[in-house]
Amino acid sequence: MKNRLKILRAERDWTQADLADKLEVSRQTINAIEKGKYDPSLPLAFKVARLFEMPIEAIFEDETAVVAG
Amino acid sequence: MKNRLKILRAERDWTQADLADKLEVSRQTINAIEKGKYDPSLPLAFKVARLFEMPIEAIFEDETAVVAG
DNA sequence: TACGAAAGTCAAGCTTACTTTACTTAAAGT
DNA sequence: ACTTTAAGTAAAGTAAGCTTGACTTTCGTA
Repeated sequence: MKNRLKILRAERDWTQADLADKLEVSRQTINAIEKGKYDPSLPLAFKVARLFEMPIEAIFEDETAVVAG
Repeated sequence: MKNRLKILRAERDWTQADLADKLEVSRQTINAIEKGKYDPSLPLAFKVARLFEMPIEAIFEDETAVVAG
């Protein structure tokens, strides 16, 4: 799962620690998500979306294969 | 986190097992999510959204408090 | 009233998300 | 050179998401 956190952060001139504070998670969590080590939980993704005032899909991009109907 | 899975399922006349198959998760996982026992992971939420062809926010509703800027 | 299908639930186990603590690296200023 | 600030990384622990297997409950229908 790719994400635009680093870019959105840069646009606002926020550090990873700034973002972590606003989202109430650890700085390492932000770093890990930015570096693609793991995906955020759905609640955290919602929090991110609300903070940046855009839909989840505008921040996180899914890459998994499409399910056969 | 509330969700509309049960309703979306009913509209399509799918059982929990049907939905589980399409999403490639266990039937118990669908049941747990519908009953609010836990939230899906972000990748699973994306898969659900893609299956129902609607944004994540149209299926899952966040309830957590807004972060102080 | 017995049957079958769907839903609900529980326990044990594994993986992933997230924490704290701590150390290292990189960039920038003084 | 030294310091400071931000980013990167790692280990160990806890919590949350998900699995399998098995059992119970609910409900429509034969």
